[in-house]
Amino acid sequence: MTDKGVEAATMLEIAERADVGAGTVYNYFKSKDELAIAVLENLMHDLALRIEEVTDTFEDPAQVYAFGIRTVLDTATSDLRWAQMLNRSEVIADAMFRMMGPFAIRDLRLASQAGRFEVSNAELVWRLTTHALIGASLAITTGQVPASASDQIIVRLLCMTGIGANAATELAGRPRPALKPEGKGKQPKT
Amino acid sequence: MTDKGVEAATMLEIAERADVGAGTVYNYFKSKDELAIAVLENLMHDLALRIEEVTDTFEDPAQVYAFGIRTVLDTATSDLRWAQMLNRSEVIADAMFRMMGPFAIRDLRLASQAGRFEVSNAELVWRLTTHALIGASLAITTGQVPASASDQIIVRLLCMTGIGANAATELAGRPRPALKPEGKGKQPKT
DNA sequence: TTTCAAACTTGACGATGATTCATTTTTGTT
DNA sequence: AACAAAAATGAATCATCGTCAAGTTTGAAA
Repeated sequence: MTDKGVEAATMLEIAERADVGAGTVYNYFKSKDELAIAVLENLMHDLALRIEEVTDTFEDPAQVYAFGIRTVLDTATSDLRWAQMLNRSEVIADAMFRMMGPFAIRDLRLASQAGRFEVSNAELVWRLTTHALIGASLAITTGQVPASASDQIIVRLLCMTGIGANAATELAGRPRPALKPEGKGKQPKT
Repeated sequence: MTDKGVEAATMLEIAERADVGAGTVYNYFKSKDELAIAVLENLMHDLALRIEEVTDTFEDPAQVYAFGIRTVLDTATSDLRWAQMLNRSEVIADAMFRMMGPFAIRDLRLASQAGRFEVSNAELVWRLTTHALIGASLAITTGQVPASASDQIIVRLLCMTGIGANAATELAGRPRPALKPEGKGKQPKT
């Protein structure tokens, strides 16, 4: 699925690659859709942990949030595995809401308490942000929006936290450390 | 499609309802997907015109924009025809971007020039807003978010225009006139 | 080591539904 | 009235998801 897209990957192909019979997949996933969701949850969860690893040392909770959404955008637009899953926005947005929500919502709340953001309903802001984020990623990978607009995208998403355009621009402009390479995470069982 | 959802409506059913043969539909639309897009474009276009009709008399361009996105949200969550099309978010967001974009982007620019908004890239803000709007509508129709959160949703979407949370709350709170009933619009030819 | 039930695997098959296309029908022009 | 172009038709094709009856493996108890 991450190779050729959810639609293009047939269940038979998937089974063959896994070296199992066509029906075996259905012992683990009720449907093709459920499998796609599991794949997405893995991608999301892994990335959330890798972000957490870096932002651990940040002082400003607003910056933690900003780094998080920026990294999601960058990953979704540069990692081919993500790009292949970007159709079916509603499914991927839902997976992002659930898997990265605990972190993002926590950061939104912390930043609000610190007076950096002005968010009364963090869950709602996060939900809107996931959809906008996926939409933006899709627009970039399909060439409708240049990748160079990433900064502006992040600024606008930060605006949703209630800080003004200026504060958002400053926050988005701060230097960002690099993520550590992938590979430490364990596969969750199914 | 607006009755039972895009997936649930088979091409045969559609053809039967239109009183034509199964193949005839393909003389007008290359594929089921293209038909769905045409349906969406109609819904979008009609609503855009109905909104325009009301906002014609508004003084404040910011209020025009606010009324527009509010009406889209309300329509998407209460009109069953819209609700049925809400899956396939990326397609509906794209249709909204294209069909309502000319109006929305114009209003964003006007409001910016008037010093009400702070938007440098209106097209981008509109694109993010369409995705968030569709996502929010979906969340409401699936019960993940209560319809009573509509106000907050609009406030947050207005925040993306760079005005702060307070100004957004004020703008979203203004009384809204009712749309005129449907039915005046002509069907665009295909 | 043997036995055996539970758990797992298998791949042929059924069902569904989008799309195609050779043929027929309609339309409108000379 | 003749005829070519355009439109309609629906049976047939094709692809793929998901099911299921039958076979295989596993591991614990005897």
